[in-house]
Parts: sequence; C-alpha cells; structure tokens
Amino acid sequence: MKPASPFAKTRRDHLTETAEDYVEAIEDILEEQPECRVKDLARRMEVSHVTVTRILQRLAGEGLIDKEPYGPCTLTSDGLLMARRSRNRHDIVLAFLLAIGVPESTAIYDAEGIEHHVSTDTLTAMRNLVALHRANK
Amino acid sequence: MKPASPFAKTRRDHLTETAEDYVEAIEDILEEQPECRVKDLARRMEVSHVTVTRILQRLAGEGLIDKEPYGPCTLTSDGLLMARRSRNRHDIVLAFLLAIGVPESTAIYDAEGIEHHVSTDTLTAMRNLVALHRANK
DNA sequence: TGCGATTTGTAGCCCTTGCTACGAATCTCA
DNA sequence: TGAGATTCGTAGCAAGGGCTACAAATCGCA
Repeated sequence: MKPASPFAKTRRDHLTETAEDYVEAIEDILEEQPECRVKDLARRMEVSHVTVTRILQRLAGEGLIDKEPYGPCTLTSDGLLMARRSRNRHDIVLAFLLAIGVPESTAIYDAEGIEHHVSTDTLTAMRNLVALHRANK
Repeated sequence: MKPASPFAKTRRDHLTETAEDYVEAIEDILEEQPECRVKDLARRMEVSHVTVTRILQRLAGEGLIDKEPYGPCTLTSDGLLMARRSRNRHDIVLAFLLAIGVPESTAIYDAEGIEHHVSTDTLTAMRNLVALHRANK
C-alpha cells in the first residue's frame, strides 16, 4: 500500500468500509442467533436483499465469508479477523465519544461514520483518553 | 431529511463528502492564487482532470459553484457557506486530534476522513476539549 | 405430499466516481 | 500571426452500491 495524500487515503478507506460493516454485522448476528441469512443483513443494513446478495458475492470472492446459494453465510478466519478489528475500533470510538460528552444517541451515529477513518495512532490516543476519563470518575 | 439508521446516515454523508471536499479545496486555492482552474483541483485532489470536470458540472447544477466552459470556477454564496462550514469542521477535528496526542502527520490524514462524519454535538465536544487542553498548558 | 409463503437469486436499470483516448479551445511567444 | 504547448471537454468503459421486477428454491404446515 503506497503512501498517498489524505484524499487518496480516504478514497481507499471507502473501498473497505462496506466489507468492514458487513463482516461486523455478520458477527453481531451470529452472536444473537445460530445463522446469518441474507434477510437478516438486509434488515440490519436497511437495504434490499438484492444489494446484500451482490455484496456477499464480492466478500466471498475476497475470502472474507463462505456462502452457498440459498444458504446462510459464515465468516472465514480472515473475515473474523476483520470483524474483530472493526468491532474493536467501533467500541473504542463509541466509548471515546461518550467520554468527551457526546450524547449517546448522537454518538452511536457518529461512531458508525468515524470508525472507518481512524488510524491506530488515533485509536491509541482515544483509548488512553477513555482510560483517563474512567480513572478520574 | 428523515431520521435514519446510522448506516443510512453514513451512506447519505458520502453523497455530500465530495461536494464538501471540492468547495473546501476551491476556497483554499482561491486564497493562494487569483483563479481556481480544473488543473488546480485535479492536482490537489489527485484525480484526472476528467473527474474534476464532471464533478464541477454536478456542483454547478447544485448551485454551489459558477463555471463557464474553459473558464475558472468560483463559489456561489451557498458554496462559500458550505466551504466555510466544512473548513471550520476540518480545523476543529484536526486541532482536536492534535490535542489528544495524535502525531501531526497522522492527524492530517485522519481529519480528512473523519470531518464529514461528525455531528454538531461531537464538534462541540471536540471544541470544548481543545479549549480545555489549551487552558491547561 | 404438496401448496402457499418466505427467502434467495438474476436481469437489468440508475447514479457516482474513477480512468484512457481523443479532439477542441486557449494561451504563449517567437 | 500562427504553431506548439497547455488546458479543458466529451465519449465511452469499469466498479461499487442502490433499486424493482421477476423467477427459482426452500420451508412449513395442513
């Protein structure tokens, strides 16, 4: 991955956003119920089942999920790794927004948009600040 | 604008990201030089002049910029408003990242990705924290 | 078992943002 | 002035993600 301008980097981030959102959603769903089906993802992401089907095809091609036609989908080890990392980032960003005083209803929205654009440096800084905030309570 | 899930909101944000990036870039360029031309934007955004041309057509249609064929582009009052707001957000996010200890080189990258996804609530919280940080120095 | 309801897949369309290739307009300067 | 360099616009392609409409598969239960 070449170094690039902030603009180019943001564009690249957008290419992985969908994948991250979906593997994260799949992991969430699999914690609530035994199977993750197209209809579950469609409801969660608020898109049509057609959109889900096509995106799952792409993710399968990228080795992030396994799926048979008309079957449920599961995460590969790569997909699980991405889901875990994504979820971790999401949790930190959300905890961080709450720590700096953002109302929860807003924080939930912002975390979803922000999580895909935070570097490990920023994530570390956020985690430190959350820890500090908790210690001072 | 209907209330929507975080996912739907993030999707909507993406539609305005490009507009915000471009009007902000146009304002920046017009502060450095008398005219903003397609080639200037192409260089700054690191895309081909073709992409710039098409996006400028869209922005002109949305009333954000004025542009004659083969001419420079200028911001309309709406465009200027968007640019100012966008720049303000960008500056706050950047100052905030620096305040919580993110290295400058990283902060510049992250600010670009994050700025389009922060609500006014989050922006306010960031501004407060930056002020606090400056007071404690 | 088999029929209706549900779920999933496919075809085909839209829009946005990338690109290359090519042609037209503009500018510059000898 | 006019020829070459630069800048800009258009045509046409790709990929991603959205959709509706229709068809196929699967499920569930009488």
